[in-house]
Amino acid sequence: MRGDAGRKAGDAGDAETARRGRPRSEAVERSILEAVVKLFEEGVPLAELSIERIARTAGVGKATIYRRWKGKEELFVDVLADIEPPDPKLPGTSLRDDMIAFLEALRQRGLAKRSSLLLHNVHAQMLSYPKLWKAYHTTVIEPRRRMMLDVLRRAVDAGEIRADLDLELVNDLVVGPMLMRTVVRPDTPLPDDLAEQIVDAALRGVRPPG
Amino acid sequence: MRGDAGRKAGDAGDAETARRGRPRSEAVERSILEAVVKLFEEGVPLAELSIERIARTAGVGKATIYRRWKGKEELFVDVLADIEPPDPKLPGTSLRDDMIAFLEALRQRGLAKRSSLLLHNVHAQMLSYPKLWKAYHTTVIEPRRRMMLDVLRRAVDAGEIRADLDLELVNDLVVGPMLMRTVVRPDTPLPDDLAEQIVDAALRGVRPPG
Amino acid sequence: MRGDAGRKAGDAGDAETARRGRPRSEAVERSILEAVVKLFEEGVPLAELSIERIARTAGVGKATIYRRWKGKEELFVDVLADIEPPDPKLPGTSLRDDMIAFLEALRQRGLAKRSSLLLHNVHAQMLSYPKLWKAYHTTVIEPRRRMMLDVLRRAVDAGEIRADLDLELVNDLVVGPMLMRTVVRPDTPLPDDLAEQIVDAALRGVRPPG
Amino acid sequence: MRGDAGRKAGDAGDAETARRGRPRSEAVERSILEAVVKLFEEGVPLAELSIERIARTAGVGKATIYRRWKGKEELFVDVLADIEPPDPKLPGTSLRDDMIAFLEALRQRGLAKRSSLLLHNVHAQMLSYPKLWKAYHTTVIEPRRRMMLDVLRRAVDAGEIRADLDLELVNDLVVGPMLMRTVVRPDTPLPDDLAEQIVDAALRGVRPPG
DNA sequence: GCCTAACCGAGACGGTACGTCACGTCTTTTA
DNA sequence: TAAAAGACGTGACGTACCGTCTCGGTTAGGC
Repeated sequence: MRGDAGRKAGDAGDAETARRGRPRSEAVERSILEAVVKLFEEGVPLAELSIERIARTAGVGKATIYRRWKGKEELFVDVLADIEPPDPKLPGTSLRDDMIAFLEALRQRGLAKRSSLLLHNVHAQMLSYPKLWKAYHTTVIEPRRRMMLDVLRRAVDAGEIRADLDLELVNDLVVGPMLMRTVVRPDTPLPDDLAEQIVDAALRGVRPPG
Repeated sequence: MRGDAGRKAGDAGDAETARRGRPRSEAVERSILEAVVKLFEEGVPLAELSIERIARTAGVGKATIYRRWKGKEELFVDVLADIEPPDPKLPGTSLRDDMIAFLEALRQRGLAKRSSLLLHNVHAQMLSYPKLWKAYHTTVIEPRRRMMLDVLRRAVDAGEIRADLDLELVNDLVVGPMLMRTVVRPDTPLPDDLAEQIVDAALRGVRPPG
Repeated sequence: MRGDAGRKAGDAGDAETARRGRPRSEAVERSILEAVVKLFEEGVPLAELSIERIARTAGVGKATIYRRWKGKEELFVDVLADIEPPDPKLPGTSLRDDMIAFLEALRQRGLAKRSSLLLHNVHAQMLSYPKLWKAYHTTVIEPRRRMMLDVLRRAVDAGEIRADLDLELVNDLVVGPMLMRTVVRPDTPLPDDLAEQIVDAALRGVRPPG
Repeated sequence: MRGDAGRKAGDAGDAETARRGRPRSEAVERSILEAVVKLFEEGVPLAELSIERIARTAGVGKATIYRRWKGKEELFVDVLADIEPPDPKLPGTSLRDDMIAFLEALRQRGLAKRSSLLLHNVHAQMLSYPKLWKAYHTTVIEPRRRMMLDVLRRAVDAGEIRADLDLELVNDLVVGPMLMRTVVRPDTPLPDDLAEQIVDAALRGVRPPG
């Protein structure tokens, strides 16, 4: 899970392989991650976050960072895990309730400075740091997409959704508008009932009921 | 429209104020912009595109670049204008046709390497280069959003859309899913009839007709 | 003569090949050399004289130093030329007078902090910096040895020196004792008439005149 | 005699104060000294001999070195004692014989790679490592100088040397030329009869006998 | 025959310097 | 006056040692 630049794979947690030498300080590790988060929340874009500055902020030598991570990218992957809010809890009472709860969680995250910045930055560096983007995909985007698809599948079984629809499409129809607001147009305010509005429009469609 | 770092406002195009000294070479200007586009299409992310390298590629002195633009950001804004495909032509035959034409244009752009890379990069650097993001908003996002809103307004008048809906929401409901595919999940292939699928789902809704 | 890391050989001083770009500042060059001499006279040994510190002292970027010299060694070779006192002037009135003048110049240098430190340091780094040692040999030791050998040759012709002696040996016999005092035992004070004492002892020999 | 960084003075060899805990391994001590000598003879200059490398070569932890010596300098002082050849044995048959034997010992050492390197290096680092220089002075230079002065004093008593000469000067007159050859001009070959040549020239002087 | 202090290897730790590169500004010659 | 060339001070890059500091694990007395 960690970058662990200098570690042999599988060493960690191996009760039998007594680790030699002075063990790495967890306090130091925490202070590095916290330094990144701190600078991050002060608005320094990932691309301008130099290892040198992180080390200075954390009160740590550069080598101590490179001992743990091969570079910025791998460090950021671990920062990601630290920052990302937990999966939303869905009530399970109905398709509509679950969808709204899901979108509401997205909206909250869009409102939270930390997560919002993170999302933007990760997105931003997707080309420079493909591993970071992949990690974000794996640990954040995919699990939630699967969560949503589960909800949709159950809804199809319950007859709440037309059986002829591609569920991926349904997912995008609901999540896409929320991303338009939080990512593409982050400058416009998000109404309190945005999740409700989106879900209802997606469920009913925009055609008049004739 | 240009960055024109060193020019006094109003100088350009003033026929009476005979400009003194050697005039700026347009060929040089073009070769700079083309160098950026070239490097860009070779996959160099904006963040790693150094002025030094641009100058080298264009066969130009660094000062010549700084004379025209204050920095990378302003240069990129001009590159934007060079690259961006023209506004899509909408048939105007029906709401559904217009929407599909609009989304299809988005999809084409997502498939085009140049535009896709540009979108990703611009989006990516929105934090580092706020002016670039703003320019992208002003020259690309907003005009098309307005174009779409016009379509929707006419559709409301024609009774093709429920009158109680926020048109911004309707716009997001249609455009959002396309962005999910082109920006958030750029790795999955885009089906040929994606625009149609999205539009139909958005029009009818995902509920069973009962 | 200079290290000139980035220059093609023969470029310098070529009146026809007009050098392009901003020329290297002589003031900067001087301030670097002076910074080295300054730190040097403060007692910092060559081995501990970091490029970083030289740059800091000279108020200059590291790259500016590396642009001119490939490393510390080549820089020090140039410092050498700056510091080294000029060749001693020999009166030419007699063998004894010339020898005394020569040794007196050595003694003066041994008393001069700057030259003494330099000699010790150059000597000191002879193994780490072979080029420096070679340069010292070429520009300082050899010319003076040749100067002394000329004196001796003329003395042989004039019958002032036994014709059966190896002149190198005679040279060492005169210069060696002075080096013992200035280099090997730098802690003992040097009497004012040291040069005279040495020359007379070398001329007459230490045996009683029987 | 040892550096013994962590020991209280007077502890060593105190038969009554039984030292508690695991005693220091002599094998480790030897392997450290041998590692230094080995690297040394491979031509690594003292200045570039890092503690880290010595530890690696000796198969020893860095702390084990620092436990015994305060730093490189004190370690090298001990290495000195290991390496230095024993005092030359003088025949005592005549002034000339003793001088020649003394110089011949110097010449042999100049030819021996190990001692020659050591001399150069110790001399070299005299400024960076004053203690090392002092130790070299105390344990090597001074005893031999005293040995030589004893020889000279006896020679004065026996009427073999002019009584009006400063014996230090006579010493330098004989030793200086040998040092010129072994230290200042180490690149020129040393003739077999160099000691003889020097002594004879010093005894007789370079003036023609007339 | 334990107890315990000191040793041992390994290696983490905060630093400093290395030599390279790009930044954005500047100063030259040439056109 | 613009253009290319490239020098300039600045500061980050990733690596290597510095000397200090923990670790787990020996290795000897002293009880």
